[in-house]
Amino acid sequence: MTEDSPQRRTDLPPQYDPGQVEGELYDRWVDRGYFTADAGSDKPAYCIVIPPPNVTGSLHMGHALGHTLMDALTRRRRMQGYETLWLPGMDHAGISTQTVVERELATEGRSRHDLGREAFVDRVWQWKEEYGGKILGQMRRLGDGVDWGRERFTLDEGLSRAVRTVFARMYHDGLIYQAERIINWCPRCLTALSDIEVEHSDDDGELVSIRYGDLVVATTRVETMLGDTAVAVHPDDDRYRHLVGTEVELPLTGRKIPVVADEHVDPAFGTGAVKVTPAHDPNDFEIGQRHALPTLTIMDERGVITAPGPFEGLDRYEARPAITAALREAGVIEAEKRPYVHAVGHCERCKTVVEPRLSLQWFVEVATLARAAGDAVRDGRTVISPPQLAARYFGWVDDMHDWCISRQLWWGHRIPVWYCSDGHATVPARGAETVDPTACATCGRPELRQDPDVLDTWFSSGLWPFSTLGWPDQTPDLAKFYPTDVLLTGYDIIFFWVARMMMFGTYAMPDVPFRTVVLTGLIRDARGRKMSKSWGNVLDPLDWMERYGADATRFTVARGANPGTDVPLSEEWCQGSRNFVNKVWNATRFALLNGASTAAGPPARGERSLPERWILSRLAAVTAEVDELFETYEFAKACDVLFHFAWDEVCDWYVELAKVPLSRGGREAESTRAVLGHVFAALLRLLHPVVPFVTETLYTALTGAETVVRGPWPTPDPADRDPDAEAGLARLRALVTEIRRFRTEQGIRPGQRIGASLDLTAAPALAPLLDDIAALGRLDLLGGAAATDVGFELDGVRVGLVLAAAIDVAAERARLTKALGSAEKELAGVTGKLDNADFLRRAPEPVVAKMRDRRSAAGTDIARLRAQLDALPGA
RNA sequence: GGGCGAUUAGCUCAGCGGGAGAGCGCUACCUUGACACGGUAGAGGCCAGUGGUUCGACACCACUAUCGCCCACCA
Repeated sequence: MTEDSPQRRTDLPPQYDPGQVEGELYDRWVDRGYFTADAGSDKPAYCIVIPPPNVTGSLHMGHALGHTLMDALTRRRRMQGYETLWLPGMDHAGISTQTVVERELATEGRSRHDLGREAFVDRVWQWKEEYGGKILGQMRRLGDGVDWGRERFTLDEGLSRAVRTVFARMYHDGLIYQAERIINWCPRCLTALSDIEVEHSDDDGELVSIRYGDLVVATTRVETMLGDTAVAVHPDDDRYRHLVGTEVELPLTGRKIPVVADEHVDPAFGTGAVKVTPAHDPNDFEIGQRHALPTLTIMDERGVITAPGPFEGLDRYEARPAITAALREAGVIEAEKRPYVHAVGHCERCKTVVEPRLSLQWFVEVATLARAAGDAVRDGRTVISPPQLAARYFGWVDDMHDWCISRQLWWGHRIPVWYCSDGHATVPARGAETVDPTACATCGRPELRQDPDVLDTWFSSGLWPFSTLGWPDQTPDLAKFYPTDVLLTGYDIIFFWVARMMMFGTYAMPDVPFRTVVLTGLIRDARGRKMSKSWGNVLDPLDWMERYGADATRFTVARGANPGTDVPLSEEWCQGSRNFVNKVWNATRFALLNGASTAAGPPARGERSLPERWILSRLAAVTAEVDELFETYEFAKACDVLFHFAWDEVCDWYVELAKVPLSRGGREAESTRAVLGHVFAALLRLLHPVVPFVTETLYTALTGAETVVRGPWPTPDPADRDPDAEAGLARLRALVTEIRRFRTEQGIRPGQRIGASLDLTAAPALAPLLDDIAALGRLDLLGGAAATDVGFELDGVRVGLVLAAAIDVAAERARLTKALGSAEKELAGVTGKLDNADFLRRAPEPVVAKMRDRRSAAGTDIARLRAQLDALPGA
C-alpha cells in the first residue's frame, strides 16, 4: 500500500515461524534494558521475586506455568508505567545438589568422605559453575522478563550475611535452641529432616502380638523391642490397673521393665498395652519423659542394630524377621501376625523409610513466629488468592511443631554456632552477627570450633524476599521494592515456603514480605493425572517451545490457569494455541496488506459505520474485562476472553465485514484502515503479556514503534460502548447464519443463486435487519466467508430466503415445523410465567422485562416460520 | 482420624438463582486473494442421587453415593 511508512512491514510470510524471531527478540529486549529496574525511579514500584529454582533444576511445566504468569503480571505493569522488577535467582538446594554431586563421585568410586569437607564443597561449587543453572537459559527461551543484573543465589555472599544475621538475632531472642529430641532421620541420606520433608504413605505392615509377662503388647515394629524400657497402659483401664507399678520381663533379654500408666494409650486399640521405646519412637519418647524412663538406643544412624547380642549388626529390616522368629521360638508370640495398613514416613528425597531417631539438633521455636505469620493474613496485610486456600495456610501456621533446622550435610549455610572444649555454645553477638566469635561467650576460652552441620535449605529461601534486595543492608532496592507485590507459586509449597517467608518476614522486617500470594494449581496430564516419569506422561515445555514456539506454550499454560485449580495439559491444547497465534499473525497480516494504520486513529464517533461502531464497542468492553481479570489473577478467563474476541469477533466478523469497504476504496476504505489499525494495535497490546514474541513482531510492523514492551497498556474508552451497534450486529449475524444454514441444509452449491420469495410484510421482525444491511450495501458481500456462501442479492428493501426450485421441500417443511413447535413451546412457557401473579409480584423488573422480550421474540418467530411454511411450493 | 474440593457434551473444564457453554474430538460441505495451523453449518447433555428453600434451582441448604487432594506421632 502506498500509504505505508518506511519502517512498517507488510512482507510477512503466511505462517508464523516462532523459532525465527524469539531468540533475537529476547536478546534485543535485554540489550535495550527493558527489564532493568531503576531503584531511583519516581514511578510506582512493582516487584515480584522469583521462587528460586534449584541449581540442579531444569525447566518443567510447573515452571512454565508460574513463569508465564509472573511474566504476564510484570509485563502488564511495565506497560502501565510502573517501575517493575522481576528478580531472578536460584536455590542451592542442600540435599538435592549434594546428592547429585555424590552420585557423580560414586561413578569415580569415591565418597564425599574420601575428599573431605572442604574439597567436597569446592567440588559442588565447581559442579554448580559447570552444570548448574541450566534453567536460566531456559527462562530466556520462555521470554522471562527478569532483571539479570540482579540475579541472586541463596549461597552468595550477601544472602549468607542475611542468614547469619537472622540466625543470630533469633538465637539471642530465644527463638532458636538446641535440644536432644526424636527427629525424623533418613538412614540413607544420614541427616535429620524436618516434618515437611517426610512424605507419609499407607504401607502394608504386620501387627504382631507379643507377651511381656502378664501383658500382651501389639506392635508393627518388632525390632525396636530390644530398646523397650517400659510397658504403658491407660490409667483408667481396669484390666491392667493392678499391674501398674509392677515389672514385667522383656522377652529375649531377661530385662525387667516397669508398667506405667499414661493417658496417651488408647485402651480400645490392640490389647490396650503398649511397649515403650523412648529412643526410637516420638510418642514413646514423650511417655518416657513423663515417667523418667531411660532411653536405650539400639540402632545406629544407618538403621543397623547396635544392641549387643545375636541381632547386633543386622539392618533394621533384617532384624525384624529375625527377632520375630526368635520370639516365636520363645513361645511369646500370642497371635498370628495380622496384616495392618498404617502411615509410614518416607524421605522426600530418596523415599527411604524414615527412622525416628534421638539426637541433638537445632530448632526454631515457631509458636510466636507462626502466630505473627497467621495474623498478617488474618488482618489483611497479606492477601491469599484464591481465598479458599487461606484455610490451608491457617491450618498449618496455627498448628506447627518446632522446626528442626540442622542438617548433617556439607552443602549449605554452616550453622553460625561455635563451641569451646567444654561444649559451651557461642553465637555471634547482636549487632555483629557476621563476625566470627573469637572466644567462648561463657568461659572466655579462645579455642572454638564451628558446628559442623548446615541449615535446612528452607531457612535461606525463607529470607528470599528481602535478602535478595540487599538486606541486612538498607539498600535503595530494599527501600523501593519491599514489600514485594506478588508471590506466585504452586499451592503445594504453601507450607514449605510461603509460611516460612511470612514467618521470617514478619520477624525480621517492619512489614510483610509480599502484599499478595497468588497460588496456582499443579500441572496434570490430559486425564487429570500427576505427571511422573513412571507414568510416562511427562510433557516437556522445552519440547513444546521447540515445536510450537514459546508463545503457544505460554498461552496454553496460562489458559489452563483457573485460580487454585490444577492445570490439565496435553499436546492438543498446545497445538490449539499455536493455531491461535498463527490466526492472530494472519489477521494482522491481512490488516497490514490492506494498509491498516495507527497514524490517524479511529474516525469521529458520528462518522462510524455500523461494523466500526460495533467492533470499537466490543474492544472497549473487552479491554475493561481483560484488565479486571488481570487484577484478580483470573488468567484462564483473561486468555479465554482474548481468544474469543480475537478469533470470533475480530477475525470472523470484523475482518470479513471490513472487506466490503476496503474493496470499494475511498473514504470508507480510509476509515476502515484506521479502525483496523486501532483495533489490532490494541489487541496486540492486550495479548502481549501472555504472548510477548508474536505481538512484539506484529506490533512493531503495524505501528512502526520501537517496541510494545514499554506499552502503553490499553485503557477502555467508555464512550465507545454502543449497545445499539452490538444489538445490530447480533441481528445481522443471526440473519447471515440463518441464510447459511438454509443453504447448507438445502445443499445449495456455493455459486448457485437462490431467489427471494419471502414477503417481508409477513415477517416484520426482519425489518430492523434491513436497515443494518442497507448500511452495508449489497448483502452478497456480507461476512467474508459469507461473501460467496450467501450468494444472493439484496433487491432494494426486498430480501428473502429464496427457495430455489431444487430444494427438498419436504425436508424444509419438516425443519420449519419443528422450529415452529419449539417456538410455540417457548411462547407457552414464557406466557405462563407472565400470567403467574406470584412471578410478577416477586421477580425483579429486569427479569420480567426479559420475559416480555422473550414472549415478543417467540411471537415474531412464530409469525416468520408460518410465513416461510406458507411460502413453500405446494403449500 | 481431621480438613478441603470435585461430580455439567466422548475428553478436559467454565458457568454458580431467571433462556445449558468453551476448547479438543466427531459429522457434512468448502483448495474463497489473511490464515487448511483455515472457513461454514451441524450432531451431542433427565447439569451424580434424594429431599428441602424459592414464584423460579445446574446454581442455595441438608443428606447420600462416588472420586480426588492436603494434614495427622494410635502402637
